[in-house]
Amino acid sequence: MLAPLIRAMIAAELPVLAAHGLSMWGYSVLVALDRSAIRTQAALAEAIGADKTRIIAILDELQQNGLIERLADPEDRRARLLAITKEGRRVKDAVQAEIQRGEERWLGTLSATDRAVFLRVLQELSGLGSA
Amino acid sequence: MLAPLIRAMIAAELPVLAAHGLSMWGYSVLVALDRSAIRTQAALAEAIGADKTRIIAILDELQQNGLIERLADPEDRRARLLAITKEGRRVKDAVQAEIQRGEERWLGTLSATDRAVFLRVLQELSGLGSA
DNA sequence: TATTGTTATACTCTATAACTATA
DNA sequence: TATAGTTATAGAGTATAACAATA
Repeated sequence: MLAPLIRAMIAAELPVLAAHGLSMWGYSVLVALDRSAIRTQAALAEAIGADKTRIIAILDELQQNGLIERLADPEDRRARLLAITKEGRRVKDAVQAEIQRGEERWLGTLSATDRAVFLRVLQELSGLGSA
Repeated sequence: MLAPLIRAMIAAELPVLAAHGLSMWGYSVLVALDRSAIRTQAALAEAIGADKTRIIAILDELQQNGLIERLADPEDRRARLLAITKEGRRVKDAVQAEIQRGEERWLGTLSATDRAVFLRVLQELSGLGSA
């Protein structure tokens, strides 16, 4: 039942991401690093549900575009300290705002109470999923 | 926000489908054909959001397993009349019931009103997506 | 020897284009 | 010539395994 809805949402979001030069995974990384810096790439990969080999190219590109920092940890030079840059946060905020405006296309059709319940339930269920 | 939830749901459903020898697309086909028979493969593909080349292998397998019928239309021998078989319906019902039991793991945590609102909103939004 | 990040490889999924048969 | 279905091919996305650097 969710499938058509999800397809429609992804179809609406991809052009927004593309306009800012971001992939879906790149955006996920920025959102994760905006919450807090992360000490290893493997931890980041797990946080966004990717695997560690998959995020490398994504991090390469984000770093090259100046959206993230990736420093060798002086205490364990195998690890890479990952953090979002000011520019990265700017791009993330812009994209996030635009996506949320797009979501109004859907949520705007709901009554205030329906909307509140729906978003709350969604959040509860997401918590269960990862637990 | 939906991503982790969706991943968890798919992860829960795949083993059920596999246990019955079905792929996700195969299941989609059975659900679509259970609603009504369809006169061309292209129409079926569109109905489930696939493309016509992608469903061919799926139909081959479903037919081989006796879950669907695929007859050349006597009035236009280019077209294939598609229908679910009794066995196909049995498998589909079994899988559907099992998946719904699995969904209780999530929905069961909600209050009755939350649950009703959530499912209704989901259905409304899905309608918007395809419209 | 174990771990972090990386590269190389193979595998799956999907889309595009060419082909066959009917019309 | 146009359409339904099929096959062949190529591309993207993903996972697995081997590798280099560091501990």
